[in-house]
Amino acid sequence: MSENNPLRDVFHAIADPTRRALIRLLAEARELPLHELTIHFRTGRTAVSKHLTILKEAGLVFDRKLGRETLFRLNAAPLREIQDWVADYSKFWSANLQRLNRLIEEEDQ
Amino acid sequence: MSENNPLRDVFHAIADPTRRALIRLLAEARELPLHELTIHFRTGRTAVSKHLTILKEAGLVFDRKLGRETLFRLNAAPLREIQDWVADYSKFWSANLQRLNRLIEEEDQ
DNA sequence: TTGACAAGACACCAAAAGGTGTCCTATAAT
DNA sequence: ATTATAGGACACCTTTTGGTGTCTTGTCAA
Repeated sequence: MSENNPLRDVFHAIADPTRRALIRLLAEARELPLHELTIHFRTGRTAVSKHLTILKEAGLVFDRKLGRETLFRLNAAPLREIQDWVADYSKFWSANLQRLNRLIEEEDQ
Repeated sequence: MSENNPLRDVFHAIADPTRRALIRLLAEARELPLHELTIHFRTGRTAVSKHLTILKEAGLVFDRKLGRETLFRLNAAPLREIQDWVADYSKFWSANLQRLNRLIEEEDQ
């Protein structure tokens, strides 16, 4: 795991519920040390740390050392990729098209 | 519409690149049989079928049998959950709000 | 200065994910 | 009637994932 890794897939990074919870916590608190993030989960420190590493590799989190703590901060920018991707499909659930789809389905049967 | 399955996590369903490619193909073609979807991948039929099962369990795909074929159709509606989720964080990358955040941060100190 | 705390680095483990090949049963085509 | 095709159902394999516990090194505090 070197620094200039090809960034991890953001879709993969947000697939895990624990990691989404971490994103939520960091969005609300701006900056938090590992031990404080860990409180919110049933899993141990090591597991939470691993999740944060994955978020870091996806560019979703920055970290810096302050004394004996490691502080984590959210960087939401990579989530734009998700938004762009899902926006391409938003036309498929617009009310009008859903009615149309239902008609097509009825015709098929 | 009669799935009594506990629905799979949509975030997990779209985490895999192959499954996203399947969604893309189905969005473009409305309805496709398994063997035709399989052409577009290097993996075998069984693997593609498994991916479609996961998409089905997430509610992202409907299927119906027609003759000896199984036709698959996209149902994009569950993607709304993704859109809603990511929308919550869009404020973090909007240019204006980033400036605002910086101001707030400066005021905090 | 001595103890308590934060967290990185490992080694390790069970389960899930993604893939394969084979067999079997419908359905279509010749 | 016979053959080819579509795909479900398995059994099986390897890698990844999410988790653990332990050891060690810094850093803060009494």
